[in-house]
Amino acid sequence: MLKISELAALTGLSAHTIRFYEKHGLIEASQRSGSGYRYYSDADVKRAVFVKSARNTGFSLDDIGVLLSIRLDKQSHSCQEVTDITQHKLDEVNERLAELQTMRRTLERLLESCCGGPENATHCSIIEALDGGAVTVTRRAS
Amino acid sequence: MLKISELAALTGLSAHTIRFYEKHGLIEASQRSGSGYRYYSDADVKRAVFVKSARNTGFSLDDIGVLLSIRLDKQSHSCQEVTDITQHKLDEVNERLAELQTMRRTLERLLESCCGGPENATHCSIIEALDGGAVTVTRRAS
DNA sequence: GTTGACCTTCGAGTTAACTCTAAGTTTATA
DNA sequence: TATAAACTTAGAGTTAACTCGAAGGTCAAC
Repeated sequence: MLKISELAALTGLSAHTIRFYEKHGLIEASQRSGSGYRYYSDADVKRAVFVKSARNTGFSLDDIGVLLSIRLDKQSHSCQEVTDITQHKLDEVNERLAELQTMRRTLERLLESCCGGPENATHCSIIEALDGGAVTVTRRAS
Repeated sequence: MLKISELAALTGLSAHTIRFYEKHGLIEASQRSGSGYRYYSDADVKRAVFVKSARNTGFSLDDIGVLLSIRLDKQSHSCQEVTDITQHKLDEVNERLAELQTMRRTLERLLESCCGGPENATHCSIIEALDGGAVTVTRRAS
């Protein structure tokens, strides 16, 4: 059984974040000492690792809640439920990637166009480009 | 001179957002009617277009504040100041892109590994992969 | 037996950029 | 003239995921 700081060291989450996740139903300590200290079993640790992996993969805390409920009762859920969530997240990631790639192209072009020197900015081509409204990117809807 | 809804239509910003930007010193109405209605001159419109372009390009409102102060007094600022801001933003965008690309790769691999069918999730390879903690991505510092 | 590290809860604060509401005024239209 | 659309301000609410602080209890070591 691990104490919270040990679980923190193991997962890379902070103790604060572990308690925060607990409040949101993502992680739990199956035991408490008489004085209230949290103690984490092997199963608790695995669950925490799952949460951390899912977080690293980009899933929201809400997504993770759903994934955990599937993980807890695999018999009652299909693979398709899992791939649906995963595909949806991939779609979001791709959408955001497209936006950021457009921004990158724009920023690179701006940098190429400007001398970047110590001259004063009277004819700075970056300022001019932004003035012209030439830039057209759409921000994410979510 | 345009009214706020006309400026909104022209820039694609909402009237709410225009007032919000005004509160933050990014946009201003150089005139007010006796009853307090905002009226935007050509110069005001250009400034609003600048703000919108910069926003589309990914600059934060704080960045835009700095860019506007340069734009307002180009003589006292160098091109380098402008490219510094732009380069910094490009660095941020690239960093976020790298994170998202890692997420994308992970999500794609997860999807490839799972049947996605109506079978129950007892042996779902996505759940298993997340359980294994196999996924390793670092979230952004900012 | 005391010091210091670690633990507890509860609740507030942070960040960024909006977004909305309410209550009231002004203007344009039919 | 009546009504609807558009405008005003001030301030609160939203979102996501933490992050921090205060006030105090617990535990291990020396």
